[in-house]
Amino acid sequence: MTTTPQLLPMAEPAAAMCCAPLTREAIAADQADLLARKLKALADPTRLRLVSIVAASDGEEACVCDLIEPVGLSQPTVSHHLKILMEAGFLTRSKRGTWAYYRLVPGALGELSHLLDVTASR
Amino acid sequence: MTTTPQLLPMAEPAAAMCCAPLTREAIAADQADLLARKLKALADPTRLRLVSIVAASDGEEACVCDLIEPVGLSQPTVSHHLKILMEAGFLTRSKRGTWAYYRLVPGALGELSHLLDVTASR
DNA sequence: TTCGGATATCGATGAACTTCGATACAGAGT
DNA sequence: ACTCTGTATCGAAGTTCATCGATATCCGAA
Repeated sequence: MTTTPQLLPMAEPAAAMCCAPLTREAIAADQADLLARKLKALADPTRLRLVSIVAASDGEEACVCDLIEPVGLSQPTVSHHLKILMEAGFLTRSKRGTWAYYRLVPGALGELSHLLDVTASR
Repeated sequence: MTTTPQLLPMAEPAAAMCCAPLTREAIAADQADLLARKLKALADPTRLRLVSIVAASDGEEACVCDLIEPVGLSQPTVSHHLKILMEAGFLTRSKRGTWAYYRLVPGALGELSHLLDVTASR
């Protein structure tokens, strides 16, 4: 169980939520489910700050040790939030030595942004 | 108490979250709080569908009676979700007769979309 | 004024979430 | 092999949340 290839519980990121922004027509229930899961992963002050700090970090990556102090929470809690952000498809992890470096998934935030955009639909 | 001018518990919509997208620099704790509250209001399948249905409705407005059957939940639950969306600044309500019509707040989704946009910051 | 229909609020219940301390695990150095 | 350090997982505690039935409120019609 140490090198599990990361089965993301959220299906493929770009499949079911590819194109239709929120406001053109009523979205289906399963699309709403998928989008809500992504939004829920982001709808937490701590996780927003983690994403923000990672994105603004030098090299656009940060290890857990760099994130604990800025958010002011315990290390297990920070790891927990990072896991949620990974499972939602916003972050990736790469271990180098004992350190775990997190970085943004390139298109993830932009895709979400596009789905919420009203102007794209009228 | 029938015509309360709607004191939104979230402060002014465009004040503290006006400009800086998530990924240019680390956001402050209070900005993260504000953004998380908005995202949390949207991070529910039912509420996403409500917003979507309202936006896609004829005249871009819908009354509660039109929303109950599509989402398949009880009337109190639908009213509860609509209230949350109103308090978060995504919907407005106007009563005409016994009916309550909800419609989108023009810039609300777009502002959120802009904040999440990565491309705007690099 | 009384009735009926549309909507909002209340109180309760069960599930999900955030957080922590304790602990397990993995890699690097001695 | 042993230890130290960085990180992940586990179990528990407290809080928040979604949902419902029952009820209150509001408004138009008779």
